[in-house]
Amino acid sequence: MLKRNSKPQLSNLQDSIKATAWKQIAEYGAPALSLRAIARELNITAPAIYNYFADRDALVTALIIDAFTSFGDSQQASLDTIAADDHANRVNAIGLAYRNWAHRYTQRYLLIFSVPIPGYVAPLDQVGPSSARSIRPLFEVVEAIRVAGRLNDEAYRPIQPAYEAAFEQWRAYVGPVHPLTHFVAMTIWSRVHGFVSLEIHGHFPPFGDNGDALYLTELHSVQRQFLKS
Amino acid sequence: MLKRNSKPQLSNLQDSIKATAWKQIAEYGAPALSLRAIARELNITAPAIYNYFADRDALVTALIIDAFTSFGDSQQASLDTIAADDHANRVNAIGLAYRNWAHRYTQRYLLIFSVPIPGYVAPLDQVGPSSARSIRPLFEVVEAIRVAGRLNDEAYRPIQPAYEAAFEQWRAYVGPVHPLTHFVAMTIWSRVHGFVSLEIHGHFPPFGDNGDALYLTELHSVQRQFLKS
DNA sequence: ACTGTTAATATACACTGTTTATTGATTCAT
DNA sequence: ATGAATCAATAAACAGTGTATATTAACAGT
Repeated sequence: MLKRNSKPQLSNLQDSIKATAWKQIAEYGAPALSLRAIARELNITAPAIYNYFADRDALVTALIIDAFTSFGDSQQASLDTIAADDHANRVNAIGLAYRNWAHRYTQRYLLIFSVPIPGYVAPLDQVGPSSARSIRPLFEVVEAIRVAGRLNDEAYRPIQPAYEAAFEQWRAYVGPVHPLTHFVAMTIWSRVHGFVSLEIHGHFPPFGDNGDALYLTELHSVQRQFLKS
Repeated sequence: MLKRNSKPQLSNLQDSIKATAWKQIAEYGAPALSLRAIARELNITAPAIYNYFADRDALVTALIIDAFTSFGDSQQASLDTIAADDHANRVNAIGLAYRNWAHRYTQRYLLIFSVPIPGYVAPLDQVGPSSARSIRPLFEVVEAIRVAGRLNDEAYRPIQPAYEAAFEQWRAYVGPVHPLTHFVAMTIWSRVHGFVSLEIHGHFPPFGDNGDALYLTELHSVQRQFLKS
């Protein structure tokens, strides 16, 4: 009468493993992740983990998928309070959310956008979907601008013919996207990522409290170039 | 009469260690670097390495400094054939050199711009100088544009007062730089790095042979925004 | 020729991911 | 209700890692 569920601690343990993995990652960084250390903290033997994850890489993959989900949720949520036709502020909001999430969950950010573990390469077939989903909000912001007829195609027009083909295969992951939208979204992502990546990795000076200002300047440059009135 | 130098194989071994380290990094990636594997390949015992490097992190630091040097050399060399007043082509050349170097020496790139080794954090006091030297060519390109009176300060003017202070402490590493130059150079670096970083980490579609075109478009956007005639 | 230095070794410790065989408890079918 | 089957967890072991210690061996300088 005490325990009724058939496998109560099974999925519990799976989640507990991931939870303590996140805990240790947050504390010591992703590459220091150790199955034995996780087991120790859970009062478990290390091989027991192999009942829930094929090997350490599989655990890392699961963590990466979780990180992408967390990232995608934060991207999506940033748009909730902005009017659908307030394109400039949507770009600002989703851009700021990118940087804020990276600073708040630095280790998740590094897990996704750095090389997290010795010899690990993310299996695209598993990580692809959650990865694609996480950048979809940005694509939708840009697509809405394009549909509203306010997307500047000046920069893309000259090279569009050559790149429609290159984007084609990528759409298997991101879904059907207009090439111009694809180009602009990629450019925005690239600029936003460049700033945040250099910042997170310590290649930029520490901006302190008003670190937003410089970043917002870059977001404004994006709007000046791609958002026509 | 055979050996005259006092410590002939000392620096030889130091270089050999780094050389085989690079060899293994190029083959298996930076995080798989193993002192024992290096020793094995050199027909040496692992502890012998400790005579040349305090520990594995010290070896990694040395490799990072070498990587920065290689990177800085490539940045500098890209400008050799471009006329000093051909500012547009200088931006193009140094930007393309950035991407080409990253593709040619991917592991060196990751060593610098990713989190290479479990628990490793680059000691700024050692890495700083070579790091600063490696981006100096970009700063000089931008500074030349500013001195020629062709640097557009529109984006920076509103936030300059707030950021002169933040840049101040950074100049201990990069040397004396005009704030506007600093801002524009950082922005260019950020954009260039964002593109290449996402590309190298596999978050961008593979662009194939004409991968330059999309990247050149981004370089042209930079010129349109910051290089006034 | 002796001494001091120092590079290299051998050995050992504590850690890692992973495999194997074994235990023990739970569930299912008869 | 009892026997069979399943499966999570363990114990033990293997191969690998970085690193500390003590020891050997070769060299340089006086």
